[in-house]
Amino acid sequence: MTDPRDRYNVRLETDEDAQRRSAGSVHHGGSFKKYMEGKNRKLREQFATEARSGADEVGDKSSRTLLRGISIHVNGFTKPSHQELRHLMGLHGGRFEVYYYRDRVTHIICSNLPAAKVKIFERERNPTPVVRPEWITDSIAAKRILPTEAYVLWQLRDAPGQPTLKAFQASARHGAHQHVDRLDGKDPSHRMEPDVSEAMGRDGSTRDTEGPGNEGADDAGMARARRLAAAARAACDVLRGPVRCSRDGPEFMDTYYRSSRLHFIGRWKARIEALQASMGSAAPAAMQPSVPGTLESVLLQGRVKGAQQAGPKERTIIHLDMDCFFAAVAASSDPAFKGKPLAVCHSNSAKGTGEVSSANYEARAFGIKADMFIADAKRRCPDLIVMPYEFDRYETVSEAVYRILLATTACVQPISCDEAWLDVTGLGDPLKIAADVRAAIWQATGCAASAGIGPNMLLARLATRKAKPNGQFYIKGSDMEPHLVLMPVSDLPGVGWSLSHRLTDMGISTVADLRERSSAALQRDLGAKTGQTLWNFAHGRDDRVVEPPKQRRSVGAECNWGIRFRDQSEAEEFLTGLAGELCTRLTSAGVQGRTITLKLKRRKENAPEPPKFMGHGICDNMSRSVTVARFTSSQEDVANEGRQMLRALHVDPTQIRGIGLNMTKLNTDPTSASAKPGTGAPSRAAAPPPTLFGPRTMDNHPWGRIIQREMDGTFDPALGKEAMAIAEPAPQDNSDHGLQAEPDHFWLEAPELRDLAGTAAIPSTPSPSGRVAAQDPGPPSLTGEGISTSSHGVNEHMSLQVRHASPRDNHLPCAPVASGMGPQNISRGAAAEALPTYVAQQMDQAKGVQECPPVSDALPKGCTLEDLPNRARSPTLAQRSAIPHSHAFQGRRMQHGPASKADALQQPDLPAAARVMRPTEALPPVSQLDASVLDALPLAMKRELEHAYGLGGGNGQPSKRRKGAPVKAAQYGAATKKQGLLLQRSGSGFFQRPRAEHQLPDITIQDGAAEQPAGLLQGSATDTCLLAVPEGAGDPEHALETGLPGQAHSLLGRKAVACSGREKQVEVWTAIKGAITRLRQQQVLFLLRSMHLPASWMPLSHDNAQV
DNA sequence: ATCCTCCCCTAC
DNA sequence: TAAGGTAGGGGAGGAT
Ligand SMILES: Nc1ccn([C@H]2C[C@H](O)[C@@H](COP(=O)(O)OP(=O)(O)OP(=O)(O)O)O2)c(=O)n1
Ligand SMILES: [Mg+2]
Ligand SMILES: [Mg+2]
Repeated sequence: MTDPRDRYNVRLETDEDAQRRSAGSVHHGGSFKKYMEGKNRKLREQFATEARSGADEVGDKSSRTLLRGISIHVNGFTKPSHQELRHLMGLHGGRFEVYYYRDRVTHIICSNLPAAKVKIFERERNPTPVVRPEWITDSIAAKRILPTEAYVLWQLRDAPGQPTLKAFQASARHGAHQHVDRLDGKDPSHRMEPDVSEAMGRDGSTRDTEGPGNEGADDAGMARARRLAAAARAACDVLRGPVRCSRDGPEFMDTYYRSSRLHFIGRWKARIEALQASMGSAAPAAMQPSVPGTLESVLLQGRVKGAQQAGPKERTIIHLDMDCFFAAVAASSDPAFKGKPLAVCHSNSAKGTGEVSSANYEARAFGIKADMFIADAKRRCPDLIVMPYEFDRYETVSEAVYRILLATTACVQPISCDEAWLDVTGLGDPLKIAADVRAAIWQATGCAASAGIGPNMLLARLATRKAKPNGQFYIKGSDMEPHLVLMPVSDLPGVGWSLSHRLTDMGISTVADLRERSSAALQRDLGAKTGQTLWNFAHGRDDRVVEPPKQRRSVGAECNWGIRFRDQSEAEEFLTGLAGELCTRLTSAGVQGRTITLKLKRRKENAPEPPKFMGHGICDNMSRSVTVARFTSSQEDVANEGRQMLRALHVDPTQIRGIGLNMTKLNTDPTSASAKPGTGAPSRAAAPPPTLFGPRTMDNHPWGRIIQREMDGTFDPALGKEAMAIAEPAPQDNSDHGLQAEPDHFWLEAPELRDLAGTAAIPSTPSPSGRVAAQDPGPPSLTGEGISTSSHGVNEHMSLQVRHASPRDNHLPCAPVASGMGPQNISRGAAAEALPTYVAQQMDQAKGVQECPPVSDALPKGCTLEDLPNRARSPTLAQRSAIPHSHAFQGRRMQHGPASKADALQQPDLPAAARVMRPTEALPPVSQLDASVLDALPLAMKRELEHAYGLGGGNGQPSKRRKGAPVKAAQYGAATKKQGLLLQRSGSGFFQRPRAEHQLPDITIQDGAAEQPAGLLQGSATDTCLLAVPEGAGDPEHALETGLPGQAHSLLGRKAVACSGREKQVEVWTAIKGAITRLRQQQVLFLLRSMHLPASWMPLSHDNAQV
């Protein structure tokens, strides 16, 4: 206990997960138990049959009874495999139990046991011996049952109750490497890493390359590797039950979490961080530093303070990350895997939609990446070896890695199971430290680690990318420039899909581009923090410090796979189970909390069945939270609150595709106790109606109504124009009158409507249960739809809330609940005069299509409005009956902003293409616009279009800006986050980071178009493609749609370019693999042209070099 | 100003 | 078949 490192002897796994994975420990409900009994009986019968038929192989009769009385359960990945061991047991009269039952199993066979499981076995009063599989094979070879002592798993050698062996001392020093011996059958000392110090380049980089492998083409090697992989997968299959989705019963959740890789890595982080945090705070002063100090003392006295107070002391940071971690662990189990493309995935099917978790570098050469469907992976590399997950071994390796890191310095900040920061300032040559650490890791685990070194965390992180695979790289502060400048922004940490596209839209694609902007400009456009961080990173600066993780501030559990409910009761049942799961986690973390958040995924209306098996598909996300009066970690509390929120949302249970519970305001945070609910944004009850997915039709296109009205002749473009003209002066002071740019809705003061509005103050009062609940605002005072009750008290007058379809909810007939944004007032102003008529029309229309029942009808029996959580109450009438907005009306809005300044702010750094938008140009009729084309446009252009038509998600216009106050461009930036009517960047919209459901199949590039079946596209992903339609294939445009079944909506544009005879060539643009926003200049140009937009909107033709 | 809620985004 | 979790950062905007 004197060495602080001992405190890192942590259990890297939660008890829950260890138990989950330890089959015998899992508690099962009645129905599952029955199933298990039946299944066990079947397995035993099958086993007996196999044993009988295999008996011929064993000539010696005594051999056939050699293992009589011995009953093994095999845990985890072993060599020989489960199946082989099972076979051997059958041949020699032993028993093989697929599931672990203490009273039936005499020996647990295991090659490797993670710490948490060790703990479980240690806790058993009369533990079942845990021995390595060699005990079986050696016993058979010796034709007698050998003593188990020499085969006890090294982790358990000192455990009470396990067989002990004096002679074990001799091998004890090998103990730590024993599992490594097994990994490749070699003495670990033979596993020499190339001498990194000699391989170092001028810049300190090294790249350890394997000798030219003779594998790959090696058929025998490949055959063996495939066999091993098959055996490993089969070992897992044996344990698989028929439980696959929420309908299959309560055991689904356990099965799911036990198998989920993301759950594994997510929980690993929480666990190690919690342990570290507790160590950090509980460290007695007596813990004296070894080298260079306890983590706490280093952090408290040294670097943390130093970094903040003592000025810019030169630091040396190492970022270390295992190479293709899961894949490397898999490959380390046998030398046959070396040099062969390998991936870790549940599925091995050529059509499978299982996701690749990790692919080794050989596989990456084929373009295989994490998150890819296995079908994609196998198509790219038919010879891919697929290995199953081995979570226990990841634990073990991870633990070994962390031990090595902590032997180097206590100043280790965990990032994940395969990755950590080290502050090695003042510890000597960092290159040598990194090399030593990597060599030690290799030696101990048989897995390669790469290391990046730098003067701060950023540069160390970036260096790791250069170091991989199996190398190290030092980026010194003095020579960071060349590495940094040419880097795409997306390589910067924190810049993911969304931000990188926003940046691209701003004309920023490299770090060099980023450097051309001032910090202020970036902050203005991206938000204060994001902008500053990005600027810092672009200049190689990063003042983050290596430190132990802070206390966890939330604990959650969610499940977005396999969720299919038949009815509300099933949903609530599952939610209760989830509450149990959450509370187990809370309890094991020793915390309670006050705020419970329910998260739901609801299938988007029209969303197709997801391509991913049991996946959630394209969804609307929503969440509601309650803050309760006291801290809790009880399942009952959580389940109750969760259920009420679920009911308040009155979501069709059959449409639920994901569900989660989260606890915040934990009692570990002193501020939680005093936190009051009821302040802050008003909460909402009912969920917005589903938004639409799929090709736009007149009915479901956000502009459909307008288009329809145009056709009906009820849309008066002049109104829009006139409104614009009126608004042209763009008064700076629009906080009080005039039209507000407002994301979700407008308030209109209209005297003739004023009387219609009601109001209700809604005081928060504690409910008997201690929950802070809200009173029912009371029955609506009006039958008129679209009249909101409101507690909005800014203005003395009543207001009519006029809403346009929320960007997030761009359906037409029943406009949504406002999404987090309260009402704004607009009033007076010239436009108001023109409005009532129009508004009235809209109201009529709204009445006509009103479909939402009163919320009280939707409440379950016995559930009163008072029961609704978190001031969540009956949606206001307005919420249920929002009035569709007038686009003409809004046409003014966008023109209304600060005339030039805001324009500049709105379009601060956009490419010229996006900037050009002249209000004087006539807009083409909306009906001429092709929604699918619009959807394909770069964000900036889309934004412009939305502005031009007065649509969109509140882009660019601060709603409550005081006269003269600077417009915070972050608010403009935020526009990109809110879904415009066309702009569905986020919220599971099309412009979300494309996942499987957004992707098109690869298009084969082939010559000989005429021979291709109809609908086969030719060309590269983002180029125009030629579609050759053979005779009899019908209309090519139709063929395009049908040629890509279910994917037609991904077609961005198309145009017939040639017709000859029966053959028609069509240019098409397709969205493939996330290339949507990476359209080439020419394509964008063409898209714009095809939309019949004003010429000035297409400056790209004048400046093709721009993008 | 600061807190609160409801998101979205990112990383592993 | 297949197991698309988890936690924190951060922004917008309303309430206080
Ligand atoms: N989308 C992801 C990302 C990661 N992981 C798991 C598998 C990885 O092996 C492990 C570590 O993640 P890394 O990002 O470090 O990826 P790898 O270690 O596999 O590869 P690299 O060599 O790039 O670090 O986490 C996963 O299951 N799914
Ligand atoms: Mg890694
Ligand atoms: Mg990693």
